[in-house]
Amino acid sequence: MAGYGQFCPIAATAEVLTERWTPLVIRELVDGSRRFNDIQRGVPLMSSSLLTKRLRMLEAVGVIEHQGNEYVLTPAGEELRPIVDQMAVWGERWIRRTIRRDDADAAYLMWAIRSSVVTDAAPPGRTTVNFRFTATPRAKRCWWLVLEPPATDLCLTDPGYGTDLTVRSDPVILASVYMGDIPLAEALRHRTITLDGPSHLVRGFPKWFGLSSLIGIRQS
Amino acid sequence: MAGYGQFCPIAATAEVLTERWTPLVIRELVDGSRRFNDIQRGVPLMSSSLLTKRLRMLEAVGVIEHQGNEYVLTPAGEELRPIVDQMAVWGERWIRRTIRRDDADAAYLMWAIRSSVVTDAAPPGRTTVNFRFTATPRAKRCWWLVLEPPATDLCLTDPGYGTDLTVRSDPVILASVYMGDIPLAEALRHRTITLDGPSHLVRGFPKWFGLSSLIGIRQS
DNA sequence: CGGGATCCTTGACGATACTG
DNA sequence: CAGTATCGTCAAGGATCCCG
Repeated sequence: MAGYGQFCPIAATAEVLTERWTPLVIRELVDGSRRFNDIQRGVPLMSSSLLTKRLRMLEAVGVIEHQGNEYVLTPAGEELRPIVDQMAVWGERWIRRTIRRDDADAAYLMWAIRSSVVTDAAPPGRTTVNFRFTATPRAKRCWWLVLEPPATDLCLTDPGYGTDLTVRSDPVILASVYMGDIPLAEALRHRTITLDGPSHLVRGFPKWFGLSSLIGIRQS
Repeated sequence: MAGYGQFCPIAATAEVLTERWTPLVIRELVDGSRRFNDIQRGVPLMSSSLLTKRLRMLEAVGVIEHQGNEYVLTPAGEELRPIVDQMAVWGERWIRRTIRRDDADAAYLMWAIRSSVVTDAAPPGRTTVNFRFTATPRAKRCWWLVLEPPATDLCLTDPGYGTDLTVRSDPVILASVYMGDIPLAEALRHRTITLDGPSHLVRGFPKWFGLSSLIGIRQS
């Protein structure tokens, strides 16, 4: 790629920050992921070899440190947080459009949902929730979210506990709800999201299903 | 390039902002350039076809508007300023290293110098300053800066007014002075920058030769 | 789990020339 | 001045497989 030939610090930052996927990797680190696989679950469409390469690069420029099996932000990395935050604000205010099918990768959606579960509001004991997506490649169609407060686990294969609650939806719809573009109650009423299971679990779903923390940033 | 498959607003911003050269084009717009050639003088190593492409893209996503021969930031574009500013801060604090030869393109350096001239402190009347760089490709070795307060003009060919003052330096040295890494007085003392001309113009040089406005950002 | 190695494609980019 | 057109390259990154 080569550099920009400029001594300007904006160019220097751009050389670090604007390679493909890098801002999203930083987002994951800023959000607290430290393990390789956790980071990758936040960028499921990124190949592992490329993620490795980016992590090495970020280490080389001093944004992260690699200790054992963990990647931790250095002070320099921590100070990228304002930039990522500003990017979130700007995207939310100016780019956010109706979510397109291309932007609703089910793997990322499920990982985001998993990260936002309100464990305090989850049913006591263990609850296995099966998500089934329409209009989605077979490999990403069916997910299990295992709530066992305070833990939350996400699997692509049946964990074998049986299913307590089934959620069916188009990933575009569920993502729209997650991002606050469609009220959950409305989607349930229109049955674009359907819940199957005991009524106390159906009623409890909206309580623990957390929305994106970026909602509400728009009005600044 | 294709997108990231994510509905996250950070990803949306990244799709706009992290293509090659884009942050620097935004910088030029934020700094006030509106004409194609002015913008390009701030990114001299970018081909005009690519600049056109980027401007079209920025127009398409609503960051700029194209009116006649001018490109102006929309409100959305104006709000990119905090991001660019943060990038400058971060680069200045964490990446800034000794300026390398690869980062000292003479065309960008001269354009930056031109933009920072303190016209109030320039000599009255017209002063033609000839910059001559060592260790630089022939085509970028020799520049003329015409001070005629309040205007400042930069040429690659002799404007034909005769030369009042000649500045000789390595572009790496001059860039280091511009960025505040080397005091100008020191460079003059060591004769890594030399000035030839009437003594009142030699003495006046440090007055109108402005340094980067990004200096001082580091201590925050 | 945390990668490394390889292959292969494609489209982004650079270079150059030309136009109204 | 403000681009357009064409062409060639080359390397980024996607895909796949493998390994300790």
